[in-house]
Amino acid sequence: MLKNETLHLSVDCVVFGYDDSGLKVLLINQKEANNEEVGQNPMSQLPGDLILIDEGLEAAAERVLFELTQLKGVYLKQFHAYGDPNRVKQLKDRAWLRSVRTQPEQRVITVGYFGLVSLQDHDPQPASFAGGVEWIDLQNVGPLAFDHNEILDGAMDALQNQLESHHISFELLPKKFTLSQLQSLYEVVLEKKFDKRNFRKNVKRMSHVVPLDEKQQGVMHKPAQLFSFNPDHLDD
Amino acid sequence: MLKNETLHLSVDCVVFGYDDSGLKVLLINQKEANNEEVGQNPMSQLPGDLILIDEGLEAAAERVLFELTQLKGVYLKQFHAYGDPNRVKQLKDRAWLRSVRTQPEQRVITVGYFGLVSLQDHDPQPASFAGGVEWIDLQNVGPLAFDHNEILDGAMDALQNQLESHHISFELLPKKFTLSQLQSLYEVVLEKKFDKRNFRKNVKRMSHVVPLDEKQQGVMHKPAQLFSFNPDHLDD
DNA sequence: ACAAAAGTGTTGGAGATACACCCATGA
DNA sequence: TCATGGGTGTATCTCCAACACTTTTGT
Repeated sequence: MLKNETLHLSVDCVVFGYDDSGLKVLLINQKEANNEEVGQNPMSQLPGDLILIDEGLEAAAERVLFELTQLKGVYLKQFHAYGDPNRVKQLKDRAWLRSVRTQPEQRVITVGYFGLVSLQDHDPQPASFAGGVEWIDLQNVGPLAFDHNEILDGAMDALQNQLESHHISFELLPKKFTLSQLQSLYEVVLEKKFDKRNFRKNVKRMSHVVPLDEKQQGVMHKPAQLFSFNPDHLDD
Repeated sequence: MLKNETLHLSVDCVVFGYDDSGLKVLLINQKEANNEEVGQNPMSQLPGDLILIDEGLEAAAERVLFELTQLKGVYLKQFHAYGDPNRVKQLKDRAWLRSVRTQPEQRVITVGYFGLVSLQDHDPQPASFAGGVEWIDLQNVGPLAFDHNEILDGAMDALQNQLESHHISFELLPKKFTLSQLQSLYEVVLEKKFDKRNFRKNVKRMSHVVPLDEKQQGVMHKPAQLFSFNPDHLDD
């Protein structure tokens, strides 16, 4: 087995998208191998790539995400670095690496970022120019390339840990949202149910969730009050 | 300014040590530059070094910590990666880098680990063979090399966030400890005071803190009941 | 006897939990 | 008028905060 004297660094983005149908993650298909030897069934992976020599980590995450998915202005946060020496040396990943990397045997350490977007405010089918880019329901995520399942799990943990404390739920919701949408988001992310009345009591205490002079329209039931996030008063 | 086409990866360890006199951090002095050009006043830095080409990140942290400080078996946990392209390019750090690195202009990304040790169970003056290795009171930490002050702050945040939820306080205490020691630790790390009776009520609910059939000896006051950490029952 | 830290209960208030019915809209 | 999700209040309980005195040891 060939061994090289340098190592490479990449970033991988675990972008969570949310809408009323649930929590999804943005995956790309390894189609780019127009080579003789593609893996038997084309695998999916997280959007990620090597960082440039003069580029900050967060800047790299933003650039890579944009290049691969056309997404821009996404909330991104670093959560963990993955450096197992064999993380890109599994058999299943060889073919694709050879087709896309100049030094496919190189060790790669990756820094994981998780991202949050509202699927109602962003294009739910991000420009699929670079090969299939898809929002996959979290439950339907199959085996991914490299250690990307592990990275996805790490991102999910980070999201769960920070959802309540870091005022990030609003990154996953449209600018105007109902309290039921907010509650569903909490239930989906934290994987537990909340009582409607108690949940609303808590929200009322958050001064950064402000009611608008506006209601839902075109729904087959009592229209809900709309709210939005006001980043100005974050007293609590 | 010279630019090179590869980048390097290092690990830096923020090892917190605790005893009854407070919380300390392990720093090493940049003496190794037996060169003509040492920085005016020799700077301190966190123990850290480049990782080897075939080495996992955690393994690297363990190795580097041992090589630089002789500490072994320390609880270590990754908390953040630092990758600003200029983080090792400040003027203050040039001389030392030139004296110790073959490619001093190389960009270095570092992965931060925090470590926890009890100063009563470990040698409080770790073998200072590699140049000054010192436990410095957290309040007395001055300007460090590179971005190590920022890394230290990040480690402190991580420690504060995980102290209560991750059962790690015991890494900072001797195997047998009193409830007053445990309380002081919480107060020092979280930077707030606790009520003695309420604190003890909470500890009684933690089934993994078990009383021993043993008391303090040789103290000038009522000897305290000793406790230890039982990792077996972690029901809560 | 004194100094020094260990040890121990109760009360009041705040926040969490549990729970069921009426309302506004579109079809 | 019916189906659908929106919206609301109260009682209980658990958890947290505040608070002061007695005990054991060494000197």
